[in-house]
Amino acid sequence: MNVEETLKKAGLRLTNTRKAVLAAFMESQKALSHNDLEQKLNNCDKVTLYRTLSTFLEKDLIHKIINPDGAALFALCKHEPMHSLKEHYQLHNHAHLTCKVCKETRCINDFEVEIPKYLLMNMQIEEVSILLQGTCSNCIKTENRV
Amino acid sequence: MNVEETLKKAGLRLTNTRKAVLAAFMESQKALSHNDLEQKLNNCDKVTLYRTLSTFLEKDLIHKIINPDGAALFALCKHEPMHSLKEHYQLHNHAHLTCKVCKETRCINDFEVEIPKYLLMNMQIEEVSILLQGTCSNCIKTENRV
DNA sequence: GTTTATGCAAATTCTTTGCAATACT
DNA sequence: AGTATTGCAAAGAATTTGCATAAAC
Repeated sequence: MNVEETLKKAGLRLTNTRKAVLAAFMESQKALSHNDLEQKLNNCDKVTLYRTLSTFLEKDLIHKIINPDGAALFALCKHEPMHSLKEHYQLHNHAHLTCKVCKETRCINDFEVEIPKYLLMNMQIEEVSILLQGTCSNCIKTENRV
Repeated sequence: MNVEETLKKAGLRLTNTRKAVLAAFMESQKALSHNDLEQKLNNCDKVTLYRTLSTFLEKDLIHKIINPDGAALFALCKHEPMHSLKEHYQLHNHAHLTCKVCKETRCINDFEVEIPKYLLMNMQIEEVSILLQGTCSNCIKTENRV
């Protein structure tokens, strides 16, 4: 699905900023910060960008990832069905990896977390967010080459 | 170990603010924000509090938890030994639960995350942070009672 | 033509820095 | 006495709000 179709489907007007921001996400393999976007789309107003991001969050076009340092990153939603904990005792959610070498954060799909049974008996868990830190496959290859 | 012993062991001078902040953490079951602390210790300077927290982080007395909304929380370190991924293919780390009802965040010790083997072959994972959101045991009990 | 989004200025909030006065050992 | 910490003021960064202009439908 392309940029314009996606915006229409979300019930949003097709403005230049929205088209540019959505395109940036579609082209990017990594999660983008407000700052990353500001640089990609030069001449874009900071405030408009804040508002665009919050609109996209509302419409569920993107999701927000909070880095271990507290910075906000954004990436496209893949709309994988979210399995209910009660049914599976296992949460099928996606995690993110922040690479300490290249500093990029990417979504890792299909990461399953098993919740210990005794926890489930005590509390009701609705969401799990997992943030991995380490070295991504690209950087491991590059380091070996040097 | 009490407040004064802990501070001395960390090589820190015993000042009023440090004693009060450390005591607040020792008395609290939940993770505290900068704001929570400011209210607990009234008449405490904001800046001193920032510096105290960052000193405690350096000395590994407390750890920092980033909430799903990006806010920073702090809690005492329990100093559990951290198992290496390479040895176990399983990361023994502690997670945090933020309760949507009472808004409190607590440490959950002994939460094990199993990392899928194919991920371990591609990337080197050094740290895992897990944030659960849901309803804590206290609030489940309270809701049933009403 | 009506509604919605943008862009600028300004306000707010969060955090850091500099430095003289104070407290700790 | 000598060094580290505090408290204030002020700077800097990140985010939000208000409102008139401009763009989308």
